[in-house]
Amino acid sequence: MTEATVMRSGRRTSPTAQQIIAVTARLLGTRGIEHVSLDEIAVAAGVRKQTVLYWFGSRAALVDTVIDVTIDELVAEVLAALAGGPTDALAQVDTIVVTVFDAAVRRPHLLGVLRDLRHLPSDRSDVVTSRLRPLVDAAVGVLEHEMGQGRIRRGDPAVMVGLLYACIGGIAADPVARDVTTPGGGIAGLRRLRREVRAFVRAAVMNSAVVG
Amino acid sequence: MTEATVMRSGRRTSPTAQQIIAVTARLLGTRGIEHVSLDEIAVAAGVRKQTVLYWFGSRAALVDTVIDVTIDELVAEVLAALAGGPTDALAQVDTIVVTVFDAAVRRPHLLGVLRDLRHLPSDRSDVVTSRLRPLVDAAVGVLEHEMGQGRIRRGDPAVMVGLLYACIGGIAADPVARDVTTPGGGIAGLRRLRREVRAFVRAAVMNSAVVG
DNA sequence: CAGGTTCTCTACCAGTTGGTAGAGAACCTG
DNA sequence: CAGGTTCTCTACCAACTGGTAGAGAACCTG
Repeated sequence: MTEATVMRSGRRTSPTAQQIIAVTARLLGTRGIEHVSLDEIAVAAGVRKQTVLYWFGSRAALVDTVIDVTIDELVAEVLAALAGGPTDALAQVDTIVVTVFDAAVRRPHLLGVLRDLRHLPSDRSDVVTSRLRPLVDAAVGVLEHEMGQGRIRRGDPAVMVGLLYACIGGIAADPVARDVTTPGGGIAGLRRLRREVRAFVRAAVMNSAVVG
Repeated sequence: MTEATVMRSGRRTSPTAQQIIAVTARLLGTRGIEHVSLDEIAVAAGVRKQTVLYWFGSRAALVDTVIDVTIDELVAEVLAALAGGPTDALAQVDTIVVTVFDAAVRRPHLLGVLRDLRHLPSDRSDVVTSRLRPLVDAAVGVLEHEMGQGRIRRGDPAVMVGLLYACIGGIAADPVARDVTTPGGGIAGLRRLRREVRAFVRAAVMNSAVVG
């Protein structure tokens, strides 16, 4: 054995395999899971098609790996931000918004992969759900606790988490929603957009009363 | 000329062509725009592949037509609901939520086509935006007016419209979001989900003050 | 040096795709 | 009947897909 090591998941890996995964994640996330061929992946990774197949056996296996890795990356990022930030509920919701929003803007493939799962040939929704579980559980926990304290509007916390994901991911990664909202674009537009999303989400989950 | 007529758009059409469009819309919206072949479309429409090409010339042209028709259908439905409902702002927002949500659940292909545009080979985002324009303008108008009256939270109305679309479409049409929120499913689950979405959106756009 | 690991090379395969070609057959209308 | 419209039929095509086969070459390690 020279460079190859064994990942926690039990998969064999190597710098080359890691490079292939990274390149594939970017390609699949931006262009669509089913719109990138093995040859394209190989060229983009600076490697032959046979090398890709050598490491992953088949295109489907590579895609599965990329999905797993991508979701884990996103989950880890958000959990880290939550752990490092304030413990106040509204602030934590805000942390989630900002983290996911920035991830969607700076590394679009992260949410791109997630949003592409609806057309996955093999049904991997259960796997995806289970990998997202720690993040969902953490978010639900925060919401439930703060509902008890009266700071967060009462409701189904799981649905709220889903709506938060739909809001942030949709507005940041959906071309229809983005064209409607920010025809100009640019950094200034993104900052304004992020501010609007934070206000929207804050209002949506906050416990409040009508004015006027 | 026997059955063929000319549509407002200038396209020639016929019962067969209409049937092909309807069948294709359902297939593309549920299975993914790029995951359905001409042969499948032909079989599903009870027609030969050559007949499809006879009417639309190419697969791309058929897809373009289907996208246009689908968006127009959704826009018309929401505008009709708005026109027939109450004029109160919160009630109108609620009307939009219910109409889009029900459309997403009962005829998933409507939002499915819209959500699939991110991987369209040809860039038709400008066409899509222009077709959505009347609906967006109407919604923005309502929000702006009610912001002036103080009933709706102040903010960028266009972004609000985008967020509303992202929320409703995301939660109703995204498998990840739906799995997270309604593991069980079923009609009862859907009713509860719809109620939560209405409350979420209402809180998000309502002008309000913190309690407690 | 031996042997395993990693990767490239050339060549090939069967299946599927969108699209073409051209003839023929119903059918309606003028 | 003539002629256009609508649709089917058989047959074919080039391009691309994921995947296989097998040999060879670097490279490191024991």
